[in-house]
Amino acid sequence: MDKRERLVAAAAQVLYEQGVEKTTIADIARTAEVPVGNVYYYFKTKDQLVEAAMEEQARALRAMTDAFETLTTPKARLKALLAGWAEQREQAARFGCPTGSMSAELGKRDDGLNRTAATVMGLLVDWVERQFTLMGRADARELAVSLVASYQGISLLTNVFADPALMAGQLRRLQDWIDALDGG
Amino acid sequence: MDKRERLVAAAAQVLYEQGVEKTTIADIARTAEVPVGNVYYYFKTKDQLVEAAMEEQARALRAMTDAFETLTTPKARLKALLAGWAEQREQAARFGCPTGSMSAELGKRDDGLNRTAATVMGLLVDWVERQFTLMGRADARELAVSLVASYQGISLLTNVFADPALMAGQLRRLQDWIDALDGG
DNA sequence: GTCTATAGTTCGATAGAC
DNA sequence: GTCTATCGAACTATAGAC
Repeated sequence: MDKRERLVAAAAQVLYEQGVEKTTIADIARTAEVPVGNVYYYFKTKDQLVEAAMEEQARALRAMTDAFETLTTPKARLKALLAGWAEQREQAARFGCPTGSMSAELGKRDDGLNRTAATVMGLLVDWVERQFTLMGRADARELAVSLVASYQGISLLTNVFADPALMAGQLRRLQDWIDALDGG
Repeated sequence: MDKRERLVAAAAQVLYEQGVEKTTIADIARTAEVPVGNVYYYFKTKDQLVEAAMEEQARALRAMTDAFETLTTPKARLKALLAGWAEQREQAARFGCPTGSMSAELGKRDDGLNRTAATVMGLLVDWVERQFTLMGRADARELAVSLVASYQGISLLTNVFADPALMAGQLRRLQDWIDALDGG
């Protein structure tokens, strides 16, 4: 892995775990095992590192949803998404949802980074909406927003109360909700 | 309003609007119209100002739920809560939920401030749980976590997509959900 | 109690040797 | 391309006059 990749991976990890504003260039450089001054050869500003970290999240998100495409029904794909989130509940208890917690900080800005956060979050909502559409639901967009919002909210509560069982319990409710829905 | 109160009010506003880490003591002092150095007569550290801001949120939250106590049924009280959130949708589109967005930052810390965030969020969940219990629901805690998580998640999405209509639409869904529940 | 001035630190970013 | 050294700005916090 070359230095640029190491920097992006370190940025994605540390910005998520510590928060965007709290994290310094030196934190990222240390994690990537790259000398501090060398960072600026690859990224002109800290904001460019934040943007690269969000794009890394977008890639990870696409990789996950792509893997679900092998499943035959949209209902099975949605349930696989929930199962994946359940597996990350320990991490959520410590740091929240990667996309959600970074978006919470970036959403307050009015530079380009809030747009980047909206794009990544939009990828998730759009994919979920597509599954509901395939299920023949006319209210697919509303259902998708509801599902993603529920996950984001329970990620926040799981983090604030530092209790992974909270995530597990609420995801079971969402599984039941999906099961009870009409359509494929 | 004396200087201490002005500082707490300014802290609650600016820390919410800009985020905890991004906000400086000077930002708070300027908003409170108090000279920078004078802040430290009332608060020894920035963290103490953050804690005071969270306690101010707790007071506001208690004032709101106390006002709902005049309503005769728990169902009416929950619907009043949702209606209050709907009125704040423009603010949510700009900065998210006050308690939620500050808790998202504080949840990653391991000093006492994450406990403070958990306490404030706990006040809300506990009050909602009490309403569901009065409705005779055995799963009152789960329902309360679900409702608060939905609100927190939709606050995040409303902020990220800068779209107050998102909040309005999802709160309508929650109103319908409450209406359809068994019990008072 | 109030305020100015500034100490002491840390940060983002750059210059320039290699 | 890589790295050290460091600049200038911004921050938290304190010292001390009034």
